[in-house]
Amino acid sequence: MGRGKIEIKRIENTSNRQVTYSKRRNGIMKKAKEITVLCDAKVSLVIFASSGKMHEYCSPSTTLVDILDKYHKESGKRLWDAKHEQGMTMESREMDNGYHQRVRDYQHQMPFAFRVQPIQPNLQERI
Amino acid sequence: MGRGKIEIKRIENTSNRQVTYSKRRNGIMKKAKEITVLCDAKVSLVIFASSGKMHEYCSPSTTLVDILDKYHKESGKRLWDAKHEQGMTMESREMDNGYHQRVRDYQHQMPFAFRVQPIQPNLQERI
DNA sequence: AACTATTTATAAGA
DNA sequence: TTCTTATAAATAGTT
Repeated sequence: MGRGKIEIKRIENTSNRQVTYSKRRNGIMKKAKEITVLCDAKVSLVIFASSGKMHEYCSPSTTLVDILDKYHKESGKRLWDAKHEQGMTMESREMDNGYHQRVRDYQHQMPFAFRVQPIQPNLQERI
Repeated sequence: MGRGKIEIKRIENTSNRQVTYSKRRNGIMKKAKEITVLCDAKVSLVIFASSGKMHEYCSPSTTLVDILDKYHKESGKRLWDAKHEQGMTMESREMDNGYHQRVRDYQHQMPFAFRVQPIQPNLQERI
């Protein structure tokens, strides 16, 4: 959309890339707002520039947390667990003495809300 | 963009709203993919139709979990805590015997990755 | 699900 | 970098 057609591939020139990023970020944010209003949709949009700078849009009728909660229910993907696994560093893995494995064993029997805690807080005493 | 200009307000006709939703959802997804490639950006886009049906896009170079991790670092918003609070049901509150309060007391001293577990697994023995 | 007149987004230039 | 404008792309209404 512009003076010339472009190929969809990485813009190598840093300055051009930043300008395009800024323009298109505005565009996509506008689209997110529009679909929210027109179609009564709930949107969560998080964008990171290659510089690391973040921009966010979330429909005013909801929150990111609510979106993620719905996301979990729809997709079945366990974000919190995944977060925990991915977030574990070497140090924390070394500290893990089986506690989490036990928790995981119980997880599929438990409602989502319980995933981050053992259903019996003193469970580890039996390890 | 079409045969006529429209106002950005809720489309009352359900059928029209669904058609517009579908078209615009495709459009915004395409834009998300394009900015990812052109600008080397990382995007997470989650949309729920008013019907409750979800659609998602996440840049191939990342994951939703990673985006949320970055989100936390950038915004300072503690999604996991918020989620946890929101997700707690009456039953789980009744079962909560102070374990979580102790965990929370340690959280601000701990890196994000540790938030969902006590840094000392046997901490509760001292409660 | 296609079509197309029109609006909108935006690439390149000033 | 902000503004302009020619052109590509998205899409509203139609078929």
